Amino acid sequence: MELSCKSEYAILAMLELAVHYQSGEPLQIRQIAAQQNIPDRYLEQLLAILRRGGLIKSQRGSKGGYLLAREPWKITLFEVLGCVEGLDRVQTSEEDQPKTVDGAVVEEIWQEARQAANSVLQKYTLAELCEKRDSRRQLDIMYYI
Amino acid sequence: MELSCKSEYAILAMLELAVHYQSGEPLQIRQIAAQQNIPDRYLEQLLAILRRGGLIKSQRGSKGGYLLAREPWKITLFEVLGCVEGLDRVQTSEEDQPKTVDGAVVEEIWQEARQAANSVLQKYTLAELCEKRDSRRQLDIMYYI
DNA sequence: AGCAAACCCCAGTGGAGAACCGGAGTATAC
DNA sequence: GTATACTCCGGTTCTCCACTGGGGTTTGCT
Repeated sequence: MELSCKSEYAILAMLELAVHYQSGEPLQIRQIAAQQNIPDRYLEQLLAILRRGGLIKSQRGSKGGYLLAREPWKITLFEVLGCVEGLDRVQTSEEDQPKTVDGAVVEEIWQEARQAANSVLQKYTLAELCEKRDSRRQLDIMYYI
Repeated sequence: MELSCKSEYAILAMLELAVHYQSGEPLQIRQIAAQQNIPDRYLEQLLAILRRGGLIKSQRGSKGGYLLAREPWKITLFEVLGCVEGLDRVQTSEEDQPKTVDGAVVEEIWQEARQAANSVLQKYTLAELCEKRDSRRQLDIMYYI
């Protein structure tokens, strides 16, 4: 139940892209990595995953970089996590489930719990993350004074 | 977000103990392992963890085995998972959180999601698991006929 | 054309934890 | 006092995470 480093990086990177979304200019790996303190070679792989997942677009060559594929208020945290954390539930036809009755019951409850968490993640978009970030920054400044 | 083998084993073992709770007799590792198809040497370790967590009691020597430490309706799945999955969140006074503002915001939302999942797990007790299991068994029999 | 700046792909490494197995010790009932 | 259980400790194999590195390819600029 712990937030993996990978997922946190992905969300932070998406947040950074969301902030610069209005500019229309692509953001480079280096810039995101520097801003969020993420090892750049690792971030590169995460961005590749996010791109294959259709959440961001890339522009190659000089002056290239990454852009959100959609508006920030149309991308939920659930999508980001689902993309980066193996959403590799490729349903290879009928997978085995010779599970016992007990196993099935446990699985059922587990799914209910997971669903509860997912619905929280589904209600937060990148845009809302930005807002939350900004208002928090204001708070920090207040405390500082 | 996947249910680990370890956790599933722990829940199944606790379920088995809950079923035999009324008898007052201790259940042995072998019996639980055979019933739920769990490697017994591994189950042994899990039961040790659950014992140290105060969820079950053990009786050594011949005719020994394991017993629930409390009534089945007073043990939630949340407790079981929290015990077996590192609930080693020993809050060593003020832990470092030199996190960035962005990291804190992400962490905040993640906690909200985790809390949602936990409250689901908190509302299910072992007794309810037993009931769910039983009614499911009835269903399976109906389908079979 | 040529070069540098960016992304792209693939491969490998070190450490940690999961899921086991095995052996020696210890308490208890009969 | 012996068989039957739990208890403690260690080791093994395997996988995954976080990260690093070495190439390649596309693009903009001059």
